[in-house]
Amino acid sequence: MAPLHDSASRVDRICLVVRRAIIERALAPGDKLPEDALGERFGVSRTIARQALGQLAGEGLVDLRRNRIAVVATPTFEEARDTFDIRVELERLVVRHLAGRLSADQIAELNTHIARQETAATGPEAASIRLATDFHVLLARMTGKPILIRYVSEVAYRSGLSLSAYGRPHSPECGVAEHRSLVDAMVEGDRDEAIRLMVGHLQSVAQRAFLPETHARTKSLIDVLAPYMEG
Amino acid sequence: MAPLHDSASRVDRICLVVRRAIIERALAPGDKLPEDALGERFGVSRTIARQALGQLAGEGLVDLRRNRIAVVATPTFEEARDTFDIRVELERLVVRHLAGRLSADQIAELNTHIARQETAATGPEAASIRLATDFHVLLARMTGKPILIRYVSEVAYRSGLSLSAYGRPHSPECGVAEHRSLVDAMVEGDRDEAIRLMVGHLQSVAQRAFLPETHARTKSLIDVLAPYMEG
DNA sequence: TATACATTTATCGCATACGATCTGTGCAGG
DNA sequence: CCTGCACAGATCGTATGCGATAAATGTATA
Repeated sequence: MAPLHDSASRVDRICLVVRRAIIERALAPGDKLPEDALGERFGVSRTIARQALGQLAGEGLVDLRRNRIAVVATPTFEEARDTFDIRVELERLVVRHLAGRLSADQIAELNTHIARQETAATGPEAASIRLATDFHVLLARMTGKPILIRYVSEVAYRSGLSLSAYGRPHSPECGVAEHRSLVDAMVEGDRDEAIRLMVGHLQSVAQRAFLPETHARTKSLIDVLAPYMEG
Repeated sequence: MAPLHDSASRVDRICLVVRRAIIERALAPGDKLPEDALGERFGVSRTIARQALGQLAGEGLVDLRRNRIAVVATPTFEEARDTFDIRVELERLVVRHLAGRLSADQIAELNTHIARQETAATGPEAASIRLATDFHVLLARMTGKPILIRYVSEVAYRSGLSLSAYGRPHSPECGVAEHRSLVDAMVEGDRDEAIRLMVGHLQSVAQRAFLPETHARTKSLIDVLAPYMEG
């Protein structure tokens, strides 16, 4: 009787929550994720927490080192750049497949999402960031291609983590306007233009985040504290 | 003192072996992988075997269904096609990055690999298939980009699985000749030509495998046995 | 003979327990 | 006062056990 395990096992629930916490920047790179604490927090044993951490590590969101507490991954600057390179190619595939083939329902769903994004733009930062990421995942889902969905989601989350490490405070990054014009182009069936917009969109996100030398969290604690040590 | 766990934990060792068995077609799609059996085979407990299966499932090589024995994944025909589409884009990135930048050591390593492949072409099928896949993984590794390496490896193994499901018996698929001319173009620094060769190579592999309607292993046991039941 | 049902057996899901390893703190020595 | 070692606490790695679930087998009935 007791649904001891909701169909989508508890492992997935933990992964979901942690992933979301990471892209919303509630968890920052380097933050610790002890198995005991996680398990207790979710009312499960270490076994389950451990599995979740393993899965997240597979997605590159968590670093697992032997006999050490798991931590939120800290992508290197190069990894962040590479992730975006891959992301561009994958999302190009998404747009190539969707342009001119969106059903009425899908168009409606996209518009709804964008509307929510606009609303959230004035609200708390977390929701805004999450919706921006979800837009890309939503697009991927619409291809109906499981493998593409998985990879796009993964690089999207990884990108969020990279932005958390190196990006600026999130000026409505992933501008809603760019999302809207992208959808418009896809609805029009202008495939080349849609691809161009998507690539441009992603590159501008990456550039806004990476070009200015905000190698912020790469610095060691000493470097961070240096400015305060002159008093 | 006893190195109870070789640095690369036993989980990884199991994954390695199973992956290899899959691309070498010693394990076919649908083959069962019970936790007990795996664990006993490797001298570890179910816990470890279970973790390995989880990881392999994450890579798409294994299907995991609740309370059911894990099985080698059976990609659908569409998934197989999609995998190749993604693979083309990823390996295009690899070539784009490597063309004209290969070190002498790397060139030597590639030539050595190709030589081994030529030798193996006359030997058992398994070794030939494995080396063909490893060539692509080797290229990816040379980029030094961890994320690219991971994704290329994954789609390469997945492709191997797809070929196992839908491909023909493996006429030196992934022709060694194509590998060699690809390396030549990269050494020459002719980036566009190298990319063209890689894309062509992958597409020809996919075509040789998928175009002819050899939906072989999709048939049920009954269908497979039908031809023998007329005696 | 074929179908539906009950029983058995194999296998998984998860928690727990014990041993191993690391991290940090206090104490002794330089 | 600083450095190095030793001990204690925290955390992880793995095996094992018990309950739950599904597949496999056998049996009764139409």
